[in-house]
Amino acid sequence: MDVKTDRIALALKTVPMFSGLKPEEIAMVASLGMLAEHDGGDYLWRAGDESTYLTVLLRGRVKVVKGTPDGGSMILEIFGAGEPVGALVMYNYMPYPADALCMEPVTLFKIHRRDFFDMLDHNPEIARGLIRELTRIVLTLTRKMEEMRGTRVESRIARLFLMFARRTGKHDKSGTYIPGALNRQEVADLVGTTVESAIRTLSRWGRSGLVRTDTDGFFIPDIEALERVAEGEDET
Amino acid sequence: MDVKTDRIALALKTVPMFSGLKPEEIAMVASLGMLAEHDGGDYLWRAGDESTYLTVLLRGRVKVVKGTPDGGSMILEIFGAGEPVGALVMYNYMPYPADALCMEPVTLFKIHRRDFFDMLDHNPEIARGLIRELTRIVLTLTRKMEEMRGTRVESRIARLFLMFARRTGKHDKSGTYIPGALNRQEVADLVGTTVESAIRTLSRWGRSGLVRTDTDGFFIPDIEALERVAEGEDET
DNA sequence: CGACCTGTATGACGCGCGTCATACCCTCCG
DNA sequence: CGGAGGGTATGACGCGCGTCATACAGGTCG
Repeated sequence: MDVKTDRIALALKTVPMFSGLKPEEIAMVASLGMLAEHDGGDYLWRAGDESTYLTVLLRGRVKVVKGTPDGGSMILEIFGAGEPVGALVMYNYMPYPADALCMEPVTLFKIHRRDFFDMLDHNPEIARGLIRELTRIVLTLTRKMEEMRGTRVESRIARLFLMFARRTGKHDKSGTYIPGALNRQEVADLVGTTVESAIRTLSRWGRSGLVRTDTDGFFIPDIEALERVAEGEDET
Repeated sequence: MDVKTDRIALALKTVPMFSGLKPEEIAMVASLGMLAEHDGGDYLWRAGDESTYLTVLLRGRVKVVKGTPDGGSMILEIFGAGEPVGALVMYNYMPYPADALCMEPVTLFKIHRRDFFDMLDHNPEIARGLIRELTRIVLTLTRKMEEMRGTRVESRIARLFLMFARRTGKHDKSGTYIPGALNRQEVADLVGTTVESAIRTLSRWGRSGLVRTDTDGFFIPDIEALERVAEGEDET
């Protein structure tokens, strides 16, 4: 097995979807696909494009963005390392309904869907990995639906940050650090509000110390205080 | 094969998840599980219960309800004939996070998860059916997330009815009929608002003729007018 | 260096909607 | 038959938030 496939195989080991595979199975997957690098600001695909590859992120973040009828946009999801992007659309032979935009430099693994379906047919463990991944997605979306339901902007933003804290947060005695910059428009698009409302909320939180915006992430000194805001209790 | 299993097999043919199976595979599934009948108002399970069965609805509607911190409730989903209920929770060996409540008399098929997983391991076509079902759920939830995002109550209610029209609506020249009664509290819980707001909206729509509430369903004379309301345009 | 663009931030204003109160109708049960 | 409970409906009120306008800072490009 050559060096390139070695590198891909090493990276794929950390991807939950493939984590149940034996080393020789991983090597087989690695030999069928390829790595790709993209810059921040690049589009992986635009809405309407044909979904011919399964794409798994190895490094960096990608946001899936859809336009709204009033000319604004919403962010449907932000994907990180280890996660497939646009997988559902590919399984169903649909064109992509939204754009996929790199938020920073990105490395990804991609395999043609024909090859992927072949593997799926011949390897029940990959089917299991797929089912695990799909159930994880459904549970995440269900929780998000609950959190989005009819609540105030600041509760929704608090829940967004709590979700990031769970997923990628680094915790120590001084608080929780969430790596990864987001501008105010991205926060607004994630929770479905205006940039002005997002700015007012985050500015107020910055002044009170509830959530501090840094250059490449956010810091939460007291995550329980944020939890109270998420539940609709006043910030004190 | 006895008469009971015949009846189950006949019913299972219409379930999308099993639709790709051969008759003898369907018979095998039917022989492993059982039918059950419940009255309206019955709980299939309560939050916290162990999820030991895969449950597929053959007749009637079930709503999955979760309490909110302020003592209210939200309806996460309403399931109908042909749909599995609580399947995701079962796959992940989790206790149910929400209650399942029969909205009317219900007939269902249930199979122990041990038997289900055995079948899954030995039958790739069932794995494919499961993957199709999961992708359908994810796409539905994604669309719902988009629709719920930061909009006015009447737009959200309009989208709810459009979704029902797509799923179960009967269309003819006079308009669209949506079978299945929902009270105002259920409409409010589905879209995340208060019962007063739901009442005001549906009363106004009743007076203007946009959506008429009947004894056991709803009637929409002009579905395009409702689509305009869903997009946030004024009702005219 | 100036113009332009993007992003952060604030102010003022109007309105949709939640909250609380109240009324009425229908069904069920003792 | 009367009381209780659930559901539909309306009124009044306050406020969170979207909209529009404006200001400022920093980076990029000609």
